[in-house]
Amino acid sequence: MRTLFFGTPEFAVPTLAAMVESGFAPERVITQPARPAGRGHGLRQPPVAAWALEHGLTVMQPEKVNRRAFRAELREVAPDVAIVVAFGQIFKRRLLDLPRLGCVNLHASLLPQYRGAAPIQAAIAAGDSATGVTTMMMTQGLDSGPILLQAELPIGPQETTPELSRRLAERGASLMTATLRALEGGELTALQQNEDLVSYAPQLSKADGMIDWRRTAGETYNRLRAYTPWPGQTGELRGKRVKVLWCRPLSGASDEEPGTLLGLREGCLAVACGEGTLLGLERFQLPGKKPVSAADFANGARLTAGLRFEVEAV
RNA sequence: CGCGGGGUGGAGCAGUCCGGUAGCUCGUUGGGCUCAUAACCCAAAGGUCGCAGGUUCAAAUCCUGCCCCCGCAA
Repeated sequence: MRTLFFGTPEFAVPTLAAMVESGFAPERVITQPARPAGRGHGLRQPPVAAWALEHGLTVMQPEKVNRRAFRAELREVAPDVAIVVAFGQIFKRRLLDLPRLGCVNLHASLLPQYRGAAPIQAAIAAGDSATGVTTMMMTQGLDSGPILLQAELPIGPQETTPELSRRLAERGASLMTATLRALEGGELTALQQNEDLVSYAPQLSKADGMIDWRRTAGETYNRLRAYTPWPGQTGELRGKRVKVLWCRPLSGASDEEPGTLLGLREGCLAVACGEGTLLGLERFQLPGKKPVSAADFANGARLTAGLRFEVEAV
């Protein structure tokens, strides 16, 4: 089978690697152009480009994938199927129809749940105990195509997005090779998504990183796990930003206003949250500073009785 | 030459604008208290204020150069 591979970030690399190992090495690897990244400013190749180049694959990095000239180049390859994993651009109809069998996408959720850009974060933030990966035929809608194969994966109670993402990427890679084999053998049935069960996981924004202490400790804890490392969870104390790098719900209850600091307990700075719950902040980072423990933060911050975080950081 | 923040006893910070004997919380050491628990009281040790140069009677603080750390920029 002649394949194309579209992908960009770390999440897409295992699938590309699995394709190469299992005899579906793509004729072309298409990935986003190198962008400025890192401290100084230099251009940095996306992970897929770096991996593909190291392994001698032919890489294309078009600015826009829907352009006629680019399609013409692809058509010369006469692909049977295009595999798309976290590529970062929307495919228009003409591109979708270009490969003989169409385009297959790997999505990091159990569709039709969590269509969209941030399915992994959405599952953790919602406190789900399981999620999964799905392969599907791409259509014009956002992650709305018929489902080919799915695999479920449990979410650990303390698992964060980078950890879960790694596991889903690995599981997704094997699911994709299985999908390709089945597709090759013509033994695959595409199943329409149940529209009644659809939910969306929109692109995250900075606003998602702001702590609202009226939420329960569990909710903020789930959001922190989900939004690590970006946008994280940041509170506001005396007009200054305080990023919480790690926390955990504490047992016990409190009548205090949400956001009130209740002192050090079990190595954490306890804070009153919604519905009387308690959250223990374990690790902090102030702007321009290194990460510090709760005890170190408390020492430097000159905490006083009754001090509280702004209920809603801005 | 992408933007910005920071380097002050062992830890986390204040002081820097407006130069004038280095301060806070914690830790450490010694002593006291005995249950005030974010435990308390008394005392002590511990710092070339990132490095180099400059201005000045006097520099953590002002000027110049350099090193290291951190965050943001599709």
